[in-house]
Amino acid sequence: MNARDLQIQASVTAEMVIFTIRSERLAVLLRRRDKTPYAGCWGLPGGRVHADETLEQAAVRQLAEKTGITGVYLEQLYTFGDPARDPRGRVIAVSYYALVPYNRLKVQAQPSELAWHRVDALPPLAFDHGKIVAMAQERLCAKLDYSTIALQFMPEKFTLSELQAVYESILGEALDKRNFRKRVQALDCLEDTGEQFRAGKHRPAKLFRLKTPGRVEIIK
Amino acid sequence: MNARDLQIQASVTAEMVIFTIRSERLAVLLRRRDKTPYAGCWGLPGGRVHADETLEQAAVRQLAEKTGITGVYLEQLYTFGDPARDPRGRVIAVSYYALVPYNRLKVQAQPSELAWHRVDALPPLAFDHGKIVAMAQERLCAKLDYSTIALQFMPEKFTLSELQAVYESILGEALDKRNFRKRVQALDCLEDTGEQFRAGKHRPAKLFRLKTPGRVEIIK
DNA sequence: CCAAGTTAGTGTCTTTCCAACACTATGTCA
DNA sequence: TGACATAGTGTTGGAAAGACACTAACTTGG
Repeated sequence: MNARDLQIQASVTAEMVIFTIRSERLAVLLRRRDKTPYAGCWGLPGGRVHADETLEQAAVRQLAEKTGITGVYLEQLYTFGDPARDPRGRVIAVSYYALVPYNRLKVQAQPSELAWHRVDALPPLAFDHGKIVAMAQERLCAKLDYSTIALQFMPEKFTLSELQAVYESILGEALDKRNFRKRVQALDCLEDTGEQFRAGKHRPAKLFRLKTPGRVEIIK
Repeated sequence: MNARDLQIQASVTAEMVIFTIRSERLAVLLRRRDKTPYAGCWGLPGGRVHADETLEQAAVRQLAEKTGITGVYLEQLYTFGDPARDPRGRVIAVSYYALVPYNRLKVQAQPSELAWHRVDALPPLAFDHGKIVAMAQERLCAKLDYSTIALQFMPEKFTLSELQAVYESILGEALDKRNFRKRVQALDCLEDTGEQFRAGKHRPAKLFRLKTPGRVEIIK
């Protein structure tokens, strides 16, 4: 056996961990598999990388094809390449995670093989996808502390209470309202739209928007 | 053209960014290429992933084969897969970075195609290796702030002044001696060996060692 | 043997950042 | 118009971080 025999020609896939906030919970989009292996099991949306595209382009394409969503935050997470992770052969999974604003959930209207699942109550997942989701959640939590990544979950206009609810959903703990607002103001990322949001029988809230919508800043 | 034609069977390589501290400077190990493309050019050590090994095993093997170094800190960095990054075909580069204590530089005795280069004075590198090194350096700098990763550069026994010099090398700025020592003590990662280190005509310094040598803690 | 030179090692004070905490404002609805 | 619900706002105390200068211990040379 010469060295050549040991080298691999592998399939390369982009696997997408697509997060959003639904009903005040962090949720991830899963697809029910119709083919073996793991037929009937839930797994991450994803698919093979094409010959003429970059890894990031493949990720963007997967996101668009599977969900119709474009223009959202996307970041490479990690690459999984255990020889035994797919029984069909050597498959290198380059994982990405995406953050989808919670008013853009057109996905619900899609075929029923796609569904949102709360990350704190996931079914068993195909392949090593459980590990991938866990790592994505860890990364997301860590980034809350030192970046403005959470703003990528927000729709175009939103209230500060809504934003606080998003932070609380991801962190899984309640935050002090005044301290939260102080910190957010200090970021200098939001601007008052001048509009108000009326919900229920109480004082309406100011609506804010991002000064630079796509931008994620590193803070502290 | 059907979908099959668009799918790739790619080569997968592990590319190693191997850092150390030499002469108070952050340095990276490069290999001079003898084959086309980029013959004669400096590039990262690395090579193809074998069929029966995980990505991490491939990285560990590359490190051992190229440098003889084992048992050092190693972490996956990022995966580069631009279709044009290698003129010979589609090559997916899974990059890792490693931290080598600065007394373990047996590498110098190795064939001359391997050499340490200061990261602040790199030659032009083959492929996209310049981008890979830049990203590794960025990651390393970031981790200095919120982990004990810098301790992985230290030999078994070392003085606090040596440790401070390592931090200063990586950050590229001088630190206050008293504040530095205060912070290090607070980490509670070091223990006094009871031994002293005599260098030059001045007061000898205490030698410390890591309480848990391999461990990298997340702090703050 | 002692004076000069060199690095090791140590504490305080000030400033800044973070956490705890409660009330008023503005709307709806009965 | 009073009850109710969420929006919005400042102050204070404690902890952590940053600025800052001197003494300790050893070597070497006169």
